[in-house]
Amino acid sequence: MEHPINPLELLVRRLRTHAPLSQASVDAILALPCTMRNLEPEAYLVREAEKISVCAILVSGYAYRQKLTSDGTRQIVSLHVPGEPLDFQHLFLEVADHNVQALTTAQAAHVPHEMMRNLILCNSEIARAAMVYLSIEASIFREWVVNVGRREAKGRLAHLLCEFAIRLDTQGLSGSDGYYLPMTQEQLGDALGLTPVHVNRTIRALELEGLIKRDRRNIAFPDWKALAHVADFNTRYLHIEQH
Amino acid sequence: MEHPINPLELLVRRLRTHAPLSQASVDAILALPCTMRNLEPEAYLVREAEKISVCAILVSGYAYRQKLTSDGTRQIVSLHVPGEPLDFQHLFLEVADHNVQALTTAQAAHVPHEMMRNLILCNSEIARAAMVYLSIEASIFREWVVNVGRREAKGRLAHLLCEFAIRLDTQGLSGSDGYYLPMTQEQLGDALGLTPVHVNRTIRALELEGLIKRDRRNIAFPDWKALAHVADFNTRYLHIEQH
DNA sequence: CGTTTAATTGAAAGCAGTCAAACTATGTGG
DNA sequence: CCACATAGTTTGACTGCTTTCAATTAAACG
Repeated sequence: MEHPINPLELLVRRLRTHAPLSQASVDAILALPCTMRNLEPEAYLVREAEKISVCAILVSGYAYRQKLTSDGTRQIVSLHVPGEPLDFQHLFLEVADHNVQALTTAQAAHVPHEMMRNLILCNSEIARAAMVYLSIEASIFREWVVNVGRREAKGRLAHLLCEFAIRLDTQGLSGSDGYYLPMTQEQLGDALGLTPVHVNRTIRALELEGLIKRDRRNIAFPDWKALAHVADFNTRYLHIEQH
Repeated sequence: MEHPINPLELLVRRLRTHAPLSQASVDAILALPCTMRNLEPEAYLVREAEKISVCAILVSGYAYRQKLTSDGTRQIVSLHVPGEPLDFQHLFLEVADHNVQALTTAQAAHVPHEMMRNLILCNSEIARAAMVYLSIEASIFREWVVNVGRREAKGRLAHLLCEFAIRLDTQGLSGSDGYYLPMTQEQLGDALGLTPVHVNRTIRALELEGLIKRDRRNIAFPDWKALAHVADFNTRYLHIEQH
């Protein structure tokens, strides 16, 4: 039973961190037909303005949501770690309002849109879990509005680093002393509403102050408390203790 | 049957713009117990970190969601017009992650949290409508991240003005040539991630360029197309034609 | 190794913030 | 109806965070 596991196990585990699921509900989820897809970095899972036909769950690797402005700038609006459903946001909408891309090489499990939707609508326990998940994602979007709107560069970057740490931890993916952040400084800039140049300066400022340690893209946190303070970071918006 | 109408009629009307509701579902919604509450400007409907017990629907007046940072700055993360449910965001969460306040004098219909939640979970048609609404709100949050993260002051303000116009229109509240924007420049700043001083300069810049006309807080749009262009405004994210 | 991509650094420019003051609108009490 | 108080808007001068532009250094890749 160890290997290979049904990729939908990951989704079950994720949903169960937020809401109770009976064995019957779990079985119903695991019974969904699903196909695996391998993704190169930057591969699109969803394109704005297109209709949706599948519901992807991130199995390995990282992904992000993104929107482009008319003058060609990009804003990353969320990051995703393995186990997270990527398409709940579009499950009940006709047309995609943003893009979803792989950040690294990644694997996604694809479930037919319609089947996922029907399962949610027919099973109130799963419906509840889906709504909790949708609500938490919305909460994270709100926090990002605050982050980009009201924190200066250093706090903004620190906040993203803190959030990513906790998100990884929630999925049981946290290393003992930090993590590999799979983003270029340009991508960080797009997530923070900053230019890559200023991201660079801000990272080194955090490093100089001893708030983070770096080796390539590996980040460690010698003084988490101080970093969280600079970030004005409070986990409440992640609703971790929901269930 | 004209007056007074059940305040929940407003909610029904709102949900029906996004998803179909049978007469049975409508009746179930209208049968919910609800009490009216009058709100002064700035009155809190929800406070961060508190548990939720009621689900409010905005009947008249305006409201907004807001978060405070540790250094006392405020970020408004969304605006709400009459007819919109204010607490779907917290319906499936234990503890509030943000504050909700009245922007003007307002009236809200309060439905017990539990009853609203149960109705949604027991009626898949209503569940669907709620999920569509949640999804659209999430989409708006994403667009706000883009707005604050990637547009400069003029476009940012223009975008807010455009969104508000369409939101009012969706609720059938649009005047023939503009609307009364019930916000101080300080509140606008909090919604845009700008200082009130810069909001002032930006408003007058838009006015000087003939993109808006002003009389007190009444705003008119002599050249909507040009304004929408400056705002990089596209209605897709509002998912208006959903149903 | 050479090539490409990403990270780093410096100097200059610009958008937005800060501070402070004046002005306008609105409302209240005498 | 006017004096005064309050809240909100407007303006100016100055500062500063972030961007822009350009160039250099370092890392990743075949």
